[in-house]
Amino acid sequence: MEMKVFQERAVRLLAGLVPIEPEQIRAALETPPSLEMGNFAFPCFLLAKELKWAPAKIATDLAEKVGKDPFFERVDVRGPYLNFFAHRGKLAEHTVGEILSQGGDYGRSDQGGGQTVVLDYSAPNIAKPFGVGHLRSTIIGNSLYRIHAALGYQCVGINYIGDWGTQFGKLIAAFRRWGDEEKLASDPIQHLYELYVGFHQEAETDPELEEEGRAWFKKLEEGDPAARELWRRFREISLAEFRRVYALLGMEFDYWHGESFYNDLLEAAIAAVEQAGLLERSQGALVVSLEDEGMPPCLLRKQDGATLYHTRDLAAAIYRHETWHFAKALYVVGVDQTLHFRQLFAVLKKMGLDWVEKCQHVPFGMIRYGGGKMSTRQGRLVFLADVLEEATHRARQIIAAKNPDLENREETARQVGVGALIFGDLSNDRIKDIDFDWDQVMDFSGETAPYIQYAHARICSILRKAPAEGEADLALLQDEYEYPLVAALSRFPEAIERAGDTCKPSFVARYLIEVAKEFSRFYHQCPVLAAEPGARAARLALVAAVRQVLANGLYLLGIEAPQEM
RNA sequence: GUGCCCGUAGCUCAGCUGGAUAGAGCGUUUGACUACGGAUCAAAAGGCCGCAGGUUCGAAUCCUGCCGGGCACGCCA
Repeated sequence: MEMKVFQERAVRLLAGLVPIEPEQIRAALETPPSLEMGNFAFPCFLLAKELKWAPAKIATDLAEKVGKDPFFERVDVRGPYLNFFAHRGKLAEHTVGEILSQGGDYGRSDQGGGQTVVLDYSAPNIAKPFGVGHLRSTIIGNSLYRIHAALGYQCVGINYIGDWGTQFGKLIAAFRRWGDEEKLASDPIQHLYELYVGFHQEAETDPELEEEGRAWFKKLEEGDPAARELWRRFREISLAEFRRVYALLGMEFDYWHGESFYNDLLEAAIAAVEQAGLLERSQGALVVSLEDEGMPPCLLRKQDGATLYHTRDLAAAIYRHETWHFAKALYVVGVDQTLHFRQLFAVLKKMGLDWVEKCQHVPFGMIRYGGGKMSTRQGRLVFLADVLEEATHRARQIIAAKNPDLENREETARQVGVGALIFGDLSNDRIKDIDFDWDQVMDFSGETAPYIQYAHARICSILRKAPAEGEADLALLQDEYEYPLVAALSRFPEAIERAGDTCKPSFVARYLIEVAKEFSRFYHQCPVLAAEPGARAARLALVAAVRQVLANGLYLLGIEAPQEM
């Protein structure tokens, strides 16, 4: 919170001079478009009405009254703004000193106070291949997990695997018709994929097939041994593949509670809805009417008695609350399911469960491909495993060309390739749709993870050549390349806080680009190892601090920071 | 049809919850050190912020209406 120290100082200085509360002053402080206009500014428009003075005049007046303060080099007036310039030497000492002493903890806070956040993310569907669509939920959720943990929350990460539902009835029906044991053994994922696509193709001309699928799911729910056995096998096969993909991504979960995990809780959940007097029979199905909320009803039991997605989500929400008493429950799920969650939360609210206020859908845009939505059924999708392999391959090629003697080449290629992929997703607002584009995924220059990783690796290279120095005078870090870098480093905690408050990792991603960019400018202009002794020691400390922030930040995104690449 | 989301440089996107001259990257053009990694750096060109109203001292940002695109809308998840 380095910059905050200076902001608090400014709030205190202003508090006695203006007719508004310190809280309002704090909220009014803003960051100018350029560092040349100060580290932060107080706009005087707010006071114009009350004081009946022109904003610019108020600013001039305040500047005089504030006078000199050891925390600030100066306080300038620029039009209606009062611009605060932190004392450069002090800021450098505080910021760099704190980063180096806190290390991996720099940026952390105790905002969460140990409260629990439950995150539901990834949730690949076992009946389908792991496509790049699920990648979004996985990497956004993973990053939000780490960001909340850094903010002092106790996090619970749940992979709500799609391992139950009518789709399994369909898969079973398809396997019984066209299944091939040999193929299932040799290339299981491909075979399941073919069965899934084949089923939906056939179903278009053969309506009985849908009926057959539903019937098999009903049997599955009733515990039919044959159905259960096939389901178990399909599930095992898919989970093995998922585990392989997660290992490549470097991601883990606290719980693998798939939809089937909540099977035993479904009846109790439906009973609770009934007890609340909400359950109605409609066209043979059991529903909760949400007409008063302007939404279609929430279906909890089909005509044939089988349960639905909503039923399982309802049971899961109740279970999670009873188990963890969360302060927040985040559902990192695509924007196409917005209505689903609005309905789910509305039902929970009608049941009088006021903790529903702590539940939040964290939506993200769709990935489209070839001019349309990615669709498993139509066979228009990109396999995640292929994308991971291609990105790694690209990194491998670049390494071969630029750094052929590198040890750990394969591991580094994976870190860089996967990092590029993750960053490409996290660097933009999650709500935006993404057009999947191979060229874009394979671009490792400009605002990308490799750009940040490269800055990190260069610093590591410098530090390897310079054994630990003694005390450095950090206050020396004031020139036109050093200082903007220091100022950028001081804003790391704010970036994390904003990312957490909005559930948008993109704020951390954007921030890291800024730091890496400032570093690259500095690196190009300022010698470190060849600098004269005083500057050398200070710059070594500075780049070590930059390295730390880049590493901490990349970690929050789920991206690794190799020492060489 | 109804509801929600998106629309900013040729392309992909930022824009700090209403503030200062609208910023990056890619692509294009031109340049860069016998220092520490050229996956880099510097510079140029490129804009009725979809359109029209409104609120405000002040709007890319908030409100309304259009236009364009996306998503969703009872027995899938």
